[in-house]
Amino acid sequence: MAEINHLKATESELEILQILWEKGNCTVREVHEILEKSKESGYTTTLKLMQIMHEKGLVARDTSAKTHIYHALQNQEKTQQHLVNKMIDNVFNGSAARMVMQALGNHQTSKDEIDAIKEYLDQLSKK
Amino acid sequence: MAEINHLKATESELEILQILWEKGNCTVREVHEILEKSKESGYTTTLKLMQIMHEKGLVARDTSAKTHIYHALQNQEKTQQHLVNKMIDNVFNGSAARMVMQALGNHQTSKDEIDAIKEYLDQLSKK
DNA sequence: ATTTGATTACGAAACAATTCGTACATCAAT
DNA sequence: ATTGATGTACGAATTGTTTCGTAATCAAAT
Repeated sequence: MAEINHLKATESELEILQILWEKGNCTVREVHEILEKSKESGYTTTLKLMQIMHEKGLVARDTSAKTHIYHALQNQEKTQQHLVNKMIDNVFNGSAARMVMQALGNHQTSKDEIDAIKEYLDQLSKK
Repeated sequence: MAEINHLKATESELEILQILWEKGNCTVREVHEILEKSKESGYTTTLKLMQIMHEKGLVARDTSAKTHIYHALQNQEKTQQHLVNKMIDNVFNGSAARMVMQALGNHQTSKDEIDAIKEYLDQLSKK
């Protein structure tokens, strides 16, 4: 499970956060329909998860209409940063470089992506 | 939790795998003493975890002496690969480049490391 | 007004992970 | 051989996560 600030998101909750980050505002049904593409599960399961996320303070919701509208309260980039740092520490003994190489090695990476990273590295080393 | 081949390691189990990868062979006590540095827990807890890992086939052990000696059965690099790929998919919408930049941006990275990565990228693009 | 369909709320079951108490085994020192 | 220190085995309690059935609510269509 992923810690976000002092909050913790489980794997399932992260999946939902993904969707909320991308879409901005969503009903439970919208989230559920996206989730269903990749995994089987009941509507009330998604609903319950989102309710729990609300209790935990991971999401906010507008309940003024019958159908509630949810959005993420956690910043996507900070969360990503947190998770990546944790992985670097936990799984790569603190070496970002090792992780990067591992990531680029197997994960099919296009030439464009590689070029983008190179450029990014150039900018980094200038500082 | 992390899938390794068809096996799954929980967070706690991963912590132990880390130690076994680094040390090679360990007694429960050795593992426990290292774990204790970063978190509070009882000896029998560590023991139980390692016994479960044995049942799952994550570790092997030599029981010929009174004090059993454990070692990891899963390959460290494959496990790292698997976890990184999962994170790219789950948290960075499949973009390795985005994750790499995020990782290098905040995580203090030395000039040497950056150079090493550049060189690595050059080799990659040649293929 | 009644029915139908979509929604939220709630609780509990099912499952998984973590933690530790206690019993028993082994060995070395007395 | 008794004691003490150190070890494993095992079971069970606790905690956390996921799943879903069922009831209640609401709004639109009949």
